[in-house]
Amino acid sequence: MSIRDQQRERVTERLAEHLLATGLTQTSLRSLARAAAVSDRMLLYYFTDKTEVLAAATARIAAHSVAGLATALPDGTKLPPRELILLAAELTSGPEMRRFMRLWVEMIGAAAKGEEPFVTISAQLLGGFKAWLAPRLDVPSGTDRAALAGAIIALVDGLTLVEICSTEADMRATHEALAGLFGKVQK
Amino acid sequence: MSIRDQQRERVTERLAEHLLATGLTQTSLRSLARAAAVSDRMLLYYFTDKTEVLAAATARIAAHSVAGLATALPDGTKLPPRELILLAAELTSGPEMRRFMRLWVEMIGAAAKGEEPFVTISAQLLGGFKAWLAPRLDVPSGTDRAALAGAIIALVDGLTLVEICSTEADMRATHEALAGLFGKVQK
DNA sequence: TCTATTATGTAGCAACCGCTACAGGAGTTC
DNA sequence: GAACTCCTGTAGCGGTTGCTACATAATAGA
Repeated sequence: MSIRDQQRERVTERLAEHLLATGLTQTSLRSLARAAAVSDRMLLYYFTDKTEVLAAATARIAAHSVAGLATALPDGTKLPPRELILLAAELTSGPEMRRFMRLWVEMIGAAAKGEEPFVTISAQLLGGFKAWLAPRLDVPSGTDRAALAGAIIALVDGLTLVEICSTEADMRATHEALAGLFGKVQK
Repeated sequence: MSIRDQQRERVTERLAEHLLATGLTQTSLRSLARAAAVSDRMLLYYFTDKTEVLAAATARIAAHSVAGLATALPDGTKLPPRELILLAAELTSGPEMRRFMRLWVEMIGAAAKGEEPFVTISAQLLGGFKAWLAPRLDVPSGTDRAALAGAIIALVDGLTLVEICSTEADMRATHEALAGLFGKVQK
């Protein structure tokens, strides 16, 4: 592996951590270079342009997070939608996934403006999560699992959106309300 | 009313329409000035700085949209949460509110980065919608209406997020899945 | 009519942006 | 040792950003 490829790898890893920690606030080439402990000149030697830099870093983050999900709920397990919703809500509001969810919301915000690579990455992420969620849904055969997964992801992502505009106490109450909405067993 | 105040009003109205139409893509002072059909120099004569320009325009949008909501579901009407969810989902995915929802998501994305005025405006918007939604919830007394309203808004906003990353066909299916999740009468 | 305030255009500053030309060092191959 | 490729620092270009200094025009009040 050439030095260039090694550096690409190092930089990608560092930037992934940087973005998770700080979000999309400091995404100028010079800031990214500083975060990766290289010069901006070299950043554009390792990657072709800024878009590719961000694409590499966010792809890395995506890979890490779906890997994390796999351990949280292993293959083969199935849960009814209501339980899965509550589990996902709890999971994504935890300290480690929270950073990711927030970043994802920022990425979708950028995607809404048509900014690459976020349009592509956001769509891929949604697809990945849908693919992870769908087979874990315990629903009657014939149900559109992908669509249901989409709805659940909407809810969970929406919680992150609301969290950004809320106090911590409000969010606790919101989670409880959610539990009230979905937790009750049908009588 | 001074000329300055008149122009402030005109510019605010035009920029509100501009932002609804194009999102937060073109928010440089020069672009905004062009959209408002004034010079950038005058934009900073009517307003103190860029933040105040955007604050005025987004506040105007917020005022319009809560007014629109009031007509959609007048005061005094009450619906059970499940029906309200489906109604809200339908309402916000309609052609006229969709522009607003998308813009709101972009604003929350900016708020996530700590950008003013979006932090403030997003929080105010969420508060406004909660205040609109809470009294329309037909729930047992003692329920935390505000929290439940927050959860519902999370779902509805989440749908907009997912929509940004999805095809139109996928979104139709997602809405149907949502109806399946909430529409069934408990047996 | 003189003066003071308000309104508007011209021009440009300093900072930042993504990106690149150029030169030189380091190592490898013949 | 010469030629060559890979790597890296310096320096800067052309563009955009938010914002401002300055001069002038218009209007109002005395």
